[in-house]
Amino acid sequence: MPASKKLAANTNKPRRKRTSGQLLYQQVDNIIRQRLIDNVWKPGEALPSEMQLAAELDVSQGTVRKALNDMVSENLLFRRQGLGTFVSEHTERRALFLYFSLVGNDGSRLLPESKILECEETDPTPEEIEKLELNEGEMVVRFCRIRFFNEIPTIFETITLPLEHFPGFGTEVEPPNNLFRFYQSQYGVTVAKAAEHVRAIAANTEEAILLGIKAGQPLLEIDRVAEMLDGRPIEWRISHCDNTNYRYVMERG
Amino acid sequence: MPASKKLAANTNKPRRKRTSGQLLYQQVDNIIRQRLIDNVWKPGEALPSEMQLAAELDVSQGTVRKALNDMVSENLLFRRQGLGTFVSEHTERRALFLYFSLVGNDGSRLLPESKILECEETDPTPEEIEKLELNEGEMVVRFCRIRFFNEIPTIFETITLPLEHFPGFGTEVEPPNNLFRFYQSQYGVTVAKAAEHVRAIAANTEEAILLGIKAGQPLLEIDRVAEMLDGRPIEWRISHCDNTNYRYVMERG
DNA sequence: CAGTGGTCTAGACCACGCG
DNA sequence: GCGTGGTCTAGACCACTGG
Repeated sequence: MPASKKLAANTNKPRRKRTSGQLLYQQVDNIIRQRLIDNVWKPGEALPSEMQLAAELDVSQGTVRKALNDMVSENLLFRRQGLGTFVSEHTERRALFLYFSLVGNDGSRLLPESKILECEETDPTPEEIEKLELNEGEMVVRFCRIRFFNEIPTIFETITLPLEHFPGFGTEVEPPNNLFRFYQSQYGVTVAKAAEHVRAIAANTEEAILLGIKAGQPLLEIDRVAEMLDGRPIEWRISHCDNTNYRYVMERG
Repeated sequence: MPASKKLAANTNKPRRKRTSGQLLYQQVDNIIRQRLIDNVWKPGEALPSEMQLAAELDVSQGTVRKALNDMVSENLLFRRQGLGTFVSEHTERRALFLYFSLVGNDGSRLLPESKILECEETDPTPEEIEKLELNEGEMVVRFCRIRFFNEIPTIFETITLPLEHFPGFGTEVEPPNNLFRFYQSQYGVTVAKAAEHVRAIAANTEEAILLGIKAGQPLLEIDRVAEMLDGRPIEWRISHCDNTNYRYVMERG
């Protein structure tokens, strides 16, 4: 047989085909995404190589590559040339650059220390039901804490979690400063996305005392709902920040 | 010659090669980016097809594709299957979703109307020199305006532009509501990126009068420097927003 | 050194938009 | 029907990492 015009048909391997409008790399993406949700590979661990995945899923390396690269740009995975592809972890760096927007007026980035004030398991308020998309009868864990930059109280925040995903939270173990890493390592819950709503408000008397400022002083309110890998809400947090020495930053475009 | 083991060497076309660590698709990216800066293709116009660019630049279609896709994800270009690749414009949509963060408490997105109060050509303050990276002796255009949602004054903002890029600004033509589109169509200046710094402040008496609120009421301050395609700052804007009915939104992750 | 991801090419086919 | 971008494959080579 002369080597000419090899059409795509009639190869020995019957490759996986597109089904009903689903693109191949999207199918691969979905399969790998589901494995992340199922904790098939734990955060920090390496995935199989592109070639192995391609062989297993009956597609070419290029298709696997596209799916993986898409997930890299979503910060779900990261790659190191010569080493492999890894599942992202909620490290200190990640918390600081991806999920914490306050930066010192001099440009310094620092995660504040935390002190938990109260913590209770309770029935949700209507607002909590809406924000966390809770079902009838589901309970929540609600706690508040103060956060300090260099020993100076700067943020007062209230956090609500669906009890279903966090059994024993706050009673058996003391939650640490970096909560997202704690959710991931202790409860297998990975935060993948968050939507923030920011407003300027006036400090009430309680906040004024806690933060050592005057009542009525402007505070930055950050209202944030965080989502899991599957898109369901997993944490609702309202932070009130004394932004005398800190500001909220973001890049657009 | 039997068709076997065709090595990459010895093709008829002597393709462009990588030079000193610059990847091929980065070279292509830089060339196209420079043409955007030089207005070789105007906003809204179509670029040549991938095949044409590939032929002209002596690379494969795949390499052009990667460069173009990178620029699409930076919002510099957009593509429409079956039609072509186009230069992004500062349309109303773009202004609203890419460069305007205030959203109604009910979720409604709307660009506020504007009314310019003052406008002058003047020497820059030290802060303006720093923010706009001005050279010795460069002058600026500084103006302030009020912005209205449904006739209700909500934002008071001060905007500074380097006069060099905006000759006759505000004296010969009345600047419209959508400034970025105006910069692009009238001055050939495309805003490609912006960095925002957000704080909560208290309204001063002047702002209180202008916005019809009480002095001392918390306002959201958005301090933003916008950059051109080549990365140089082109606009500095400080907006003070009454966020009683509006909030600043962003997605992370 | 072998194995990984990263780049680059070449070519086939698909889906879309328009005449 | 034709030209566009979009998907998918196959394979060569490069650059980095670790043993």
